[in-house]
Amino acid sequence: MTAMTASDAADLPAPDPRPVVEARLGAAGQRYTRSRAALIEVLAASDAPLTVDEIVARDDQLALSTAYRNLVVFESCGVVHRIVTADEHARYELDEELTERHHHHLVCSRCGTVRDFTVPDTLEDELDRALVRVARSFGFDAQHHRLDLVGRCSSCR
Amino acid sequence: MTAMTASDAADLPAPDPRPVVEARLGAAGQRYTRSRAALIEVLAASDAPLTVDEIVARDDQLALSTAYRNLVVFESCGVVHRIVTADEHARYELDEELTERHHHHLVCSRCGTVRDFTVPDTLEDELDRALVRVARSFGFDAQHHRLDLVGRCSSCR
DNA sequence: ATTTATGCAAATCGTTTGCAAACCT
DNA sequence: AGGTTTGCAAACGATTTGCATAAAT
Repeated sequence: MTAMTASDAADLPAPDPRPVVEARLGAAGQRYTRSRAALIEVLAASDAPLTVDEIVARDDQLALSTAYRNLVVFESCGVVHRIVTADEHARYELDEELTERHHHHLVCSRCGTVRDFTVPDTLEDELDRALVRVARSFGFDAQHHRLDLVGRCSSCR
Repeated sequence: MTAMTASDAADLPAPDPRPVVEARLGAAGQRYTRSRAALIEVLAASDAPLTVDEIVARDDQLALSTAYRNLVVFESCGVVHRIVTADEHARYELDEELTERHHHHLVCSRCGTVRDFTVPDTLEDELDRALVRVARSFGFDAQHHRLDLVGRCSSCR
């Protein structure tokens, strides 16, 4: 068994996020505007979670405040997720249902960049079962899990 | 096999963190002052990572800026670890070598509180092996892993 | 005695927000 | 038209830092 990289998974046909995003926005009484489409496009094109700065740098039509505001909207619709790693900048990525790949994060403790990775399904299943038990024993209503590997990325070692 | 709670583990004799802290500070050319001892004491007495506000609330001799500054010192000596979960406040906990229990975090997505939990050693071992492989395949120099279970705590469900 | 740590208050910086103009339906 | 979203600039809040004093060696 070998670890599959996120880029391996990316070779599969990537689903078009648009319809789902539109539906979720609509359900929350929100419109699918040009800025929002642009934001989703930037996130969909990335194979790693991005900071707000990185997002606006990739599309200079996007105002900083608009990006922040729409990321909040997206988060409350479950379209994107905000992740906080080691450095001060929050990062954003599309919901896994939109990308169709459950993954985890390789976090560089020096430069703060994040890369996606996956583990074998068998391990993922075992993990899930163990976490269900843990949640039950704490009276905790589990929503999802996070598995991060923290260390030095290949550029920072 | 059952999940062991952090409080079960706490029933074992808790090691005195003092000598190790002193050694690590010394190695970094830092003194073991009264404020620093107080800070360690607060962290050692807690069974969950604390925010800076929580820390100074538990010992009103501690100035906010001193707490922040010493947490930075401690982090660079590997005495404490800073964790960022869902809310804006960073949380701090003693290094696992000082507490002698490898654990993970139950993170409440509503109130932000964190509780410790452990998983069975067999699962932990399997996880480690998988992560070593992942790291190798990415040319990543792994330092440690994080496993969080995110959801609603029993007070917030 | 010298060097390092502390505490207050001011500065910093990522993020949030008020408000008038632009946009969507 | 009528409510929503946008963009600028100002506000916010957690964290950091300058500097004079206190503590540690």
